[in-house]
Amino acid sequence: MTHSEENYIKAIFHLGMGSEEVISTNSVAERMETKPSSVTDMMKKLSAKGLVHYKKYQGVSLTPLGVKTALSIIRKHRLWEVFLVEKLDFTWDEVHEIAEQLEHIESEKLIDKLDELLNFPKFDPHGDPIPGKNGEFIERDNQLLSQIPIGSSAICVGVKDSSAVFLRFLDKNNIALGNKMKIVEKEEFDNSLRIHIDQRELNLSQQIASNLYVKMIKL
Amino acid sequence: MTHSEENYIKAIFHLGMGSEEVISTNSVAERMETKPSSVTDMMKKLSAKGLVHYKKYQGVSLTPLGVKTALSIIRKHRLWEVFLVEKLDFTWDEVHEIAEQLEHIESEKLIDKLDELLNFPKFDPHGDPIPGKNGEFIERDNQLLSQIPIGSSAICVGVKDSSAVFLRFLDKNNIALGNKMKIVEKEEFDNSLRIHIDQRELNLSQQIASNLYVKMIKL
DNA sequence: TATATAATTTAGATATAACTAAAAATATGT
DNA sequence: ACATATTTTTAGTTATATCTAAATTATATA
Repeated sequence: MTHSEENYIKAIFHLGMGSEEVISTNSVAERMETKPSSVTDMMKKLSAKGLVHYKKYQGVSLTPLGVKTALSIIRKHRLWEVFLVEKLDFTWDEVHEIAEQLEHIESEKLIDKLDELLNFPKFDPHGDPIPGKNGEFIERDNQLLSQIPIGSSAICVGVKDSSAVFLRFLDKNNIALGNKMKIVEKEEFDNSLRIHIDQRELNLSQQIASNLYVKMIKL
Repeated sequence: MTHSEENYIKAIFHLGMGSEEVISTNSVAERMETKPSSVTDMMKKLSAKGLVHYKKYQGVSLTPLGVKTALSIIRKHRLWEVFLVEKLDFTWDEVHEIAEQLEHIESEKLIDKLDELLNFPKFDPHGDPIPGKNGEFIERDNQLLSQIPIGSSAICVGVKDSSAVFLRFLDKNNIALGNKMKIVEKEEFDNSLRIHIDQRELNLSQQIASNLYVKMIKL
């Protein structure tokens, strides 16, 4: 498989949220930052290889083989991210671009050994689950901070937006995965939240709150 | 730079033994396992980029920029090899192919951090010197076992042929880098050597002996 | 030195992965 | 239901990196 083919498979997987959902040509083009005509060409090729179901004008979906392929690429991407952070002291906002390159390295043994070196991590530095060797993976509690009732406590488990800008915003405000927080108040006017975190009070806009995954806890 | 361009630069560097020596189109083609016509095309491109000096029918040589580029790729290749052996328990005959892929990953920071993780190694698992960040590197004593006088002792410091077959032969015979050996006798008939290594006596053909780099030692 | 041989380059072709512009199919609104 | 808008595909083009076959240049030999 070429790098380009792998990137398309990954895009379709993410757009379909991991299922075998049907995806439009345009949405793939948008995500890949290419033109729809390029997507059409690639879909024909991937279809010939048995990785996607493709019917002219009807959109694409991954075949079971396509899903398996996507999971293998995502496994590699996320393990490399853990490696970069845990072993090479990269910060979570620096790892994506490098992992985009490393995920295409071909060697099953390399990935299994890396997994072992890292102690078989279940989540990457952004809290995203790492698929196992056979495609199995733990679903994260996908509750957003913005959906949690006022007064409750929660622990930060992931980010929905993993862009460097957002991650650096979180760093600046000392919000990291594993942090506990309590929702003190919700502002009616703009849906912003007042939260209590590490003995501080913090105001988070609705936009921030709807990009942070949390897990509710009882005190 | 594309992977292909990088591979050509590396080939020219190795054929010229690291200097700015002039290399023929055919020898590059042979090493790259491509046709001479493909080499000609690539030489034009590399020349346009200032990486090689190229005159039609006259052969190619690396420019100083080309040498710098080659050293950077070789640095990456060899550091990744050390990583695979030291951190992931690969054997020295397994690392080349994977390092061929990893050497094309683009990130200066990644390589510097890797260097640090590995404790700034000076040699790769085959005994080849690792160029530093600025291209400087320690020349290895390039004496072959076959060139050492009878009766002298030497320590094994590298391999000239680093093919998996040769490396596995060495493993089978418990010959590793760092091993001390004494040349007991040279057979006139076929130039094979009788050596003493770890309380054993071993016979090595001329072919083997001329692919092992050693450093003479006084006892 | 002329000629044969070997090395190298050119010209033209193929495959991948993109693109643009135009055509075709599908979806939408009144 | 029809016209319009949107989406998607097709056809034809470009750039990279390869190839084969033919032409050209260099070299080696008689």
